[in-house]
Amino acid sequence: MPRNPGGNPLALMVLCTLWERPSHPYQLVRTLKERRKDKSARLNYGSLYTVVAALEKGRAIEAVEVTREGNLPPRTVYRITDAGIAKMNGWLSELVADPKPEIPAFMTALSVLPVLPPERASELLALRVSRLGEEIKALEKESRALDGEVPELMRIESDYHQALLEAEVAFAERLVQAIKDGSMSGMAVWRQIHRSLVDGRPDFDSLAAVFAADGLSPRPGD
Amino acid sequence: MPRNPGGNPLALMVLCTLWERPSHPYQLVRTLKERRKDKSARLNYGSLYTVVAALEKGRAIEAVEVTREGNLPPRTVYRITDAGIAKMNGWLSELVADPKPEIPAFMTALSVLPVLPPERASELLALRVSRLGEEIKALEKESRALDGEVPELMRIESDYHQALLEAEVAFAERLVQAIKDGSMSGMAVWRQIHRSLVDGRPDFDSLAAVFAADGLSPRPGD
DNA sequence: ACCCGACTACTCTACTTCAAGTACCCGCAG
DNA sequence: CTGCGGGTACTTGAAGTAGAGTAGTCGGGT
Repeated sequence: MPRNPGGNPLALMVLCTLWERPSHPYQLVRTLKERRKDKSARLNYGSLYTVVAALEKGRAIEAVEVTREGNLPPRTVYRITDAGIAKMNGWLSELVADPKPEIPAFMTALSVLPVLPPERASELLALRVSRLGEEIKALEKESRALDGEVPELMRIESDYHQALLEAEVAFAERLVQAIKDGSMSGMAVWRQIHRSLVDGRPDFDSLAAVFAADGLSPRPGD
Repeated sequence: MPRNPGGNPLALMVLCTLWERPSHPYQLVRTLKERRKDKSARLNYGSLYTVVAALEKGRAIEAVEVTREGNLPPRTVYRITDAGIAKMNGWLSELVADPKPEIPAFMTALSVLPVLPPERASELLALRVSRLGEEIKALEKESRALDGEVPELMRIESDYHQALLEAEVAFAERLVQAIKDGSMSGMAVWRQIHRSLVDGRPDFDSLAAVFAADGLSPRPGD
């Protein structure tokens, strides 16, 4: 169950969509896709039906009616309950007010970046910069296309996305620069590690020597 | 199995840590915690052992020996294989070069922000700004403490984290401003929706009227 | 008249994650 | 010398996630 909060954000989108009007699950998918909200949460059938079932069990939503057309599977229409509205408000408020740390995969990658040789790292980062640039251009284009059609209010999240992408580009560019001009501290160690690889693996003795030379113990305890 | 790539980033950290030297799983935890890398990937025992088992099954790592002290559970020491090194390089390269979209919960929250009344939204966003400020201050403090002790190379990911937080603050501040001074398009609709709530729910007729007034269909098809 | 591909509306299952639990060891305060 | 707080090292199970699979409808071409 998406135990409020910390559960699947899709559940929040479902609550908010049902807040506007009762729907059956598949209709939720269509509504969200029409509004381009399918990129604002991980949306897939498996999760959707799980989430809807969980919300029903938690009395945040309830079945209104079951209709059926021809021999198609029956469609269960749900509506939000008062408890559901309360949950929606509380959950959303917390998500907005409380920035809890999430860990993007790129951050993990950066934390182990020294396993790549410096030249390769800066090369790959430059590639990333150009790809991010494409994404930003695409977002800007879409934004211009929707301008006047859809009020900004309805695409705050895409502004946010753009802001994040721009910050990413700026960071990656700075990092590439710092690697290339050697202004980052630790560059000597980094280069040395990759100069003394045997078999694609770091040589422990060189590693230790290299760290010692910098007055750094690689593994303080042990 | 962390089917490369798209698997659990923890598996990448494991590979990289074993690249330096063979270890048993618990030792990996200690190493990562000593280096403060436990905030750079979701680290917990359940996932760690799953990930190690999967890597072994995929021949990226292999058991070197099983030691035992007293009656404690046996410790299985693993080392990385050549295939593992290849996988590590490929996976890391892809993570660095290819920015694939991840969806932070806050983005989902923004996508449904209009369900909160504007004043409440800006209030909560202001709270977020101050909390983010605290986080940034904490990061800066830690950064200063480590300065000179640990080279920048070893804390790139925390620089990245800081850059992201700063971008978040900037965005949230802009958004608060745009809500307060009404410069965002759609503000009239937003206010109107919350003025005409019955029972905490939007009134469909008012909703439709409000959208029509702006020349917007709330649900294009249907 | 019937086949094809696209859409509708779920369902199933294999996989992943994580908090909590287990079971042992050791040092040391009372 | 006893118990207990903290560390070691893993295991389990309950829940969540995702993507393929299923089974029907509908309209358009030949």
